[in-house]
Amino acid sequence: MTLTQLYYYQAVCKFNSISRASEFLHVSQPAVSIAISNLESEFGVTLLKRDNRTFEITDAGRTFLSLTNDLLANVDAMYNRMKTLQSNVRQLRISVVPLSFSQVFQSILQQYRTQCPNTQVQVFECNAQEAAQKLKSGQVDVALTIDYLHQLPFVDGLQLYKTSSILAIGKNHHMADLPSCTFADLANESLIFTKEDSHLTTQVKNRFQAMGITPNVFLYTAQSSLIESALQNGHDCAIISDSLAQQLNNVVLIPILDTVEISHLLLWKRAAHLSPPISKFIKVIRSIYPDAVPY
Amino acid sequence: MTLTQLYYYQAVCKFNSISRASEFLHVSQPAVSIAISNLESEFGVTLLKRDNRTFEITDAGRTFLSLTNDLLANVDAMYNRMKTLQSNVRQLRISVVPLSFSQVFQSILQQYRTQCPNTQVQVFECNAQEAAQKLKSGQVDVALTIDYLHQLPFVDGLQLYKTSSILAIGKNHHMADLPSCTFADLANESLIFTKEDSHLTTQVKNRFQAMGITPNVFLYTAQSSLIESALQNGHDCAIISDSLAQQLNNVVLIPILDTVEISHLLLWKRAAHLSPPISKFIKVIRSIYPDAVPY
DNA sequence: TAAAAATACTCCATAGGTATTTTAT
DNA sequence: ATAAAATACCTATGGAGTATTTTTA
Repeated sequence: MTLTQLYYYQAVCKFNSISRASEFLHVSQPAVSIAISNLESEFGVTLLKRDNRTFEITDAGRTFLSLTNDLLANVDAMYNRMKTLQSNVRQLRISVVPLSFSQVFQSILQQYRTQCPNTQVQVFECNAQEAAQKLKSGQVDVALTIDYLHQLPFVDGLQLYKTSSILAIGKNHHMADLPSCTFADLANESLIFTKEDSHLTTQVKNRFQAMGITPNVFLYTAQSSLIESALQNGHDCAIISDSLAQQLNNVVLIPILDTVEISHLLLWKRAAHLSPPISKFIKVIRSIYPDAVPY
Repeated sequence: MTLTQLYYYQAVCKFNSISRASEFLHVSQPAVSIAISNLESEFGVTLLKRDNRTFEITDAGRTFLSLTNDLLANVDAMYNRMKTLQSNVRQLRISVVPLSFSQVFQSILQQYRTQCPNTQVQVFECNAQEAAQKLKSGQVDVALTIDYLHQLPFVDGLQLYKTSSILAIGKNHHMADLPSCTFADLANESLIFTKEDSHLTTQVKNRFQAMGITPNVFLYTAQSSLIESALQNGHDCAIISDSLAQQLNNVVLIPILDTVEISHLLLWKRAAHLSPPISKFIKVIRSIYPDAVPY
């Protein structure tokens, strides 16, 4: 018997469905199915009377459920009790994708520090892959990152908002008067990409490639000021995220119709019980992004 | 947090020693060491104030111990409660090494059946390797087997008794008057081995090999009656276990001074909680072999 | 026919192993 | 010097994945 099996069993009983439970638990349906049958074979009892299509809880199953509920409540209490005993030097290690969160991150940090003055915060600037790595290996506790289309089975998260690619050009650029454009229109332009916001760059390049276009990239940079000054000559144009675009002065922003979208996420390692600094951080983020949805 | 970690922590506190606990738990010292430090890092608490050589339990550790004791008591109660709900068709699958237990196995079985008339017993005749395999894969619940010098980290067991190799010969054999012999004396004899009692055979052959002797083996058999009749001609001699020797009629038994010993064991898969048929079977065996020691 | 659970397999994270190092007695 | 715990590294198992099959509403 493992606690995981009990959590699974509890969920199955709650939802009266293995599939629904597996969704709730963010694991695959067979994982739950197997966990239940392992419990049954360990105890030599049929918990759920099944017929491959649906099931009904048995008397033994009901008894086991009540024992499970008690035990897991006990476990819960244990975690809560231990939280109060944690050493007063708590820490939270945050990974942040460069540029993407720059405008809001300071205020996030400030709010968190106000609410948790005793927690020592450490920030790491990491791209999405590095963030995933560090989350997995426990080097960071939470990650403000972007969705780079990889399966991350070991995390839970919130989708905070999405950004789109947008075209930023100087006021005297020949496209400055257009109401909108498409990637096709940019085939022959001299382009600037945000190097560090690498997933957007990759996505946009994939778009070009799909259209058989080899983009003419003049500059990859991580510095918004460099983009800003480069655009002033009216010759180049930058494909950047709209959130980054907000930070640029003296540029014209033109929507791209066949735009590329990037999800901005808060991720943390999946666990039955989150440490107080982590759950507090999630709470702060939720208050800032009330529309955030589970990832 | 896992239940295993809690069991380990409980043992460490009970013995005030990681090493002692690891012995008690039948796991290696680092396994326990790591389990404790994983608990500590999960809860962000120091449970044991350590200095690489010894440790002292902290206040948080004491609290955690009491929580652990409560939780594990709860787990215990859960197992006990579930035992009462098990389907009334219980089963016990036993693996028995051929020959070795033949004389006592019937009485073991009879005693067990008397005490557990509702348990359906299934017996498999397996050699030591097969028995280990089947225990591991859960194909049998307990194994009456012999120690064949392999590490079996996943089992617990009892050492019931030891048998020695002994020489069995016909009454008119030229060695029939000797008070004892050595393996060296048997270098040129025509030998009979119990094929199925393969570990004894292997051990004895190893002895011969170590002495640079190539034994002259006339017969490998699993049937004691065949050995018995073969010995009557006074030409051959059998190197068998003394327990098997008890079953032979009309033979002379001569001790071998540099004898080979075989431990006879009862093994079961290591688990925090044993099923009722298994623990009952162990109890029966214990009553039959009161001097049995933990394996 | 569709939806739910079971099954078959593949893979990887991790618990546990051995060997070694560190440290305090 | 010794004994205990920590550390490093390796192996193997089992949990969780995907893909597929089975089953019944």
